[in-house]
Amino acid sequence: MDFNNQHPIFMQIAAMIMDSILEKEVHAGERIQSVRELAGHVQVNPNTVQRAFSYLQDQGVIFNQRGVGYFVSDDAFDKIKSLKREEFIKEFLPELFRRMDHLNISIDDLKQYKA
Amino acid sequence: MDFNNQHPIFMQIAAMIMDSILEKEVHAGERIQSVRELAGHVQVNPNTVQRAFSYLQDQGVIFNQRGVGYFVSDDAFDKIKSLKREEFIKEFLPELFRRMDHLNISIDDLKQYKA
Amino acid sequence: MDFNNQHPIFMQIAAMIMDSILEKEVHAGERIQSVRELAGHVQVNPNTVQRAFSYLQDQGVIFNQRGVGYFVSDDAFDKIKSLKREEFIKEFLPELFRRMDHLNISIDDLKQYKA
Amino acid sequence: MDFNNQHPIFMQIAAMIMDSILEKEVHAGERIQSVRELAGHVQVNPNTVQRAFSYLQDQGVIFNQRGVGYFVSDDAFDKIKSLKREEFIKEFLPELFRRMDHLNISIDDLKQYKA
DNA sequence: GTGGTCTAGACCACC
DNA sequence: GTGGTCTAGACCACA
Repeated sequence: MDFNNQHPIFMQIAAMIMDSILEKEVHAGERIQSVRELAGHVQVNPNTVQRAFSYLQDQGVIFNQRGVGYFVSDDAFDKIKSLKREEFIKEFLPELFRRMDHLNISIDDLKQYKA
Repeated sequence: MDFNNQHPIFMQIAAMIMDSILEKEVHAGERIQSVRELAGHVQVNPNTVQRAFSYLQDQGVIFNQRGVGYFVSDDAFDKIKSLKREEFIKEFLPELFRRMDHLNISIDDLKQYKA
Repeated sequence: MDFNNQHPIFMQIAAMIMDSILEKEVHAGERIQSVRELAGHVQVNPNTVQRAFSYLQDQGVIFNQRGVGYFVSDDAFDKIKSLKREEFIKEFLPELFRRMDHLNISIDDLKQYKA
Repeated sequence: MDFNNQHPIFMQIAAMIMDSILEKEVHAGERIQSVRELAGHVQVNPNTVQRAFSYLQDQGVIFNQRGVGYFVSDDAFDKIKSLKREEFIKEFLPELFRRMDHLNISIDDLKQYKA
């Protein structure tokens, strides 16, 4: 976790979980780590992990079975993709184009910075 | 000012001043509005403007003449440009490329979103 | 705290913290008192302590872990030493030599004043 | 004048005048520049020069003849010397030794910094 | 008039 | 609980 980051830690954790689903490390229907396990793993307050899970549940990426744990939704993969796509286009791109205008950078200019 | 914004108001004010310098509305060596004047204009507390000015002074964009006011630095223009460029390249671009990789979007694909 | 001092209170607090690091009362990586705790101890407004912490964070002496508190940087000790050394050599010494010249005092003459 | 200096401008002006007396550019009994002349000279608000003159008058370095101007006191030279000496020993030296202790610098070490 | 500092008290996101 | 920001209002040195 990056504690000196503009992104809240709980969102960093949510992103981490979504990435592990995209990378097929966990599959639809599988149980994910418990709040406490994950909290111990990433050295974070359990409340923070809980908040990440709640967020993912709200987004329909995971679901909760009381007393058992959290599981990956069947359509988690597509949900995540469309979530990321929407956020990228609606929130990230406008900011990108705004900044590029200010700095007189064209889209083709970006290629030189691409690692 | 956008009071319901993730960016703090004092940073919005700082950005506003930097923009007015980039737009050549105020030039190097010129005095800018006093803390109290600007606070009245943008309807915020003088302390908030003060904080924006202190930030800009730390960045070398403006300087203070005691009892007189704040003035635009001689190299303010370049300072601002390099400040913005650095932030863009070091903080914004890595995030951009990370997201594009996840979404399988190429740099050329961006052109279709450009207004 | 000395409230009738030419140095602002928030700088006195910053100096106090740096001294406690130099004196090894707190070590690298350790958490320091919270804003509110310290404010209570030294009988000042929390905002004033906050300002001291922000200054020290800008200088890289301490860092923040969100929702948890402030911690001493790994290289705080060296940072403080070099901060003080630089200030001494660049701002204090020239003034010293200027005054000594005016008063016809040599460096060796200083020894007689040393307690 | 150095407007970005910890020393107040009126004290810088007072020091300037005292220096010109020490350098024998003006002699005891001679009239010095008027407030307005000097203010124009150093590009400063006349109030600021006035304040420097008042300070010097308080210290007995100059005296005022109403409607005519300010004149250098007969014992200005000695007054200035002892003023500077006293300030140096009572205010400057303790600070010097305090800082040198913190930085583990000895009096002999100073010689290497002497231009 | 100017900026610089401080207090008191509030609200917020986050852990 | 933590720090971060903001307001309101005050006092100060300085120009």
